[in-house]
Amino acid sequence: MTSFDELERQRLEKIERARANGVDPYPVTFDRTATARELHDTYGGIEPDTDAGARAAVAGRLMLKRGHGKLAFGVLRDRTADIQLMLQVDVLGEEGMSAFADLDLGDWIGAEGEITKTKRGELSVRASSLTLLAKDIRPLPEKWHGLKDVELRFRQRYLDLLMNEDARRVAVLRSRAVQAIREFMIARGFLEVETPMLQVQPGGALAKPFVTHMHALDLDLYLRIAPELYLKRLIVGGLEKVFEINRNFRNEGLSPKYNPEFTMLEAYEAYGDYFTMMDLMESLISTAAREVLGTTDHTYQGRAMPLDGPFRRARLIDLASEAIGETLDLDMAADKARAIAEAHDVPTDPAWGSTATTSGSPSTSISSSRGWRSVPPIAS
RNA sequence: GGGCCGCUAGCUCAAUUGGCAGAGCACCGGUCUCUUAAACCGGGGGUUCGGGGAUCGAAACCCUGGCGGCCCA
Repeated sequence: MTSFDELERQRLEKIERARANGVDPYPVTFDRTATARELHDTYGGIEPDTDAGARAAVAGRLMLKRGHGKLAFGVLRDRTADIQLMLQVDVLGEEGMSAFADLDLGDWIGAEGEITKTKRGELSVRASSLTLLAKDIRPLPEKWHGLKDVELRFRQRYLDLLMNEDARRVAVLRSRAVQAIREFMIARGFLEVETPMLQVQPGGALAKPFVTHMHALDLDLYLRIAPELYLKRLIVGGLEKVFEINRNFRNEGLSPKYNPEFTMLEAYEAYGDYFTMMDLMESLISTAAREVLGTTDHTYQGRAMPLDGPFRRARLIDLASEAIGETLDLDMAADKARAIAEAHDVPTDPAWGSTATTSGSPSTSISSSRGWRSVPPIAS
């Protein structure tokens, strides 16, 4: 229960002591020969209380320490997994043991030694040498309860990542999902492009934009709320099939569930219609799921949500009709629609329905409207 | 924007009716050659979110400001 200042002072003193002893507490390089995952994959099967007959140099953050005097254990965490370190005075020497005892949880260290499995069956590296790679100054969150405070987890994402397994899992899955989507689009002949984020007029969506200023032109510019208008110009320019995976900025507030800067995929394809896009999306989702998860079986909030197609295709108005058990119609009287909305606690705007706006919307359902996809030739 | 809840040691959390601010982890000192959140003995460490008020006495009650969480919109 030492105060933060005290904890920090102790660790800064350790750094000074290391330097006084000729040890660089922040060396630049370390020759790692294996990751924790590689060791588990290669040597996980050896018998307890035996050596693998091979050596390894591992590097990572020290997450746990368990000292027993002339024997000690540590848990090293790298990007791939955790691996136990075994420290024996017979192997590491008195000086090495006290150097290990002097380490703090959170320090980055390297360890080199024989790969072995303990009597209790834990694959370990029996360290012949230890190297301090980066001294940690700030104490880690509690080792068992971890970091729970949502604000701290989101504002100091590095703490979330290093303490919480699930945070690491999500970070990796997100990266792989974006990669899978990108590869899918490219494989289907789409050209990946990047279009302006600084725009004179933010368009392509309805949202409050962020404003910034360009000194060279003494001009206020907006961070884009969508790439749509520029992507369409590329279609005009003849690129035919383009997509962009990138940030958009919407100045609508902030919460752990709403990021004002978010990544979006947007794609355009000449000579296609929204059925083309439905087909594309159906294929993209199932392909990316198989690529990232290895399956299209998926459960979301306790409900099975299979990610393989074909997905049901429906108009929004038909889904709304189903939900309330009453047939809605785009041509229905505004008063009637308003009454239905209010009966279901759906807020309405007095301006809605004030002018006759219904233009010939397709009354056929989506599943039966493939017919008007064919365009008659102007000459044959 | 609305409702509810919260803010106490680096982290996770206690504190009966308003009555000496505590525990575990972490850290420091010590014992320990097979641990798995190791265990055991000892130790230091606090602007109880800020400001104001009522009270002999406030982490707690009242007012006010700030920050956050959950739900709703």
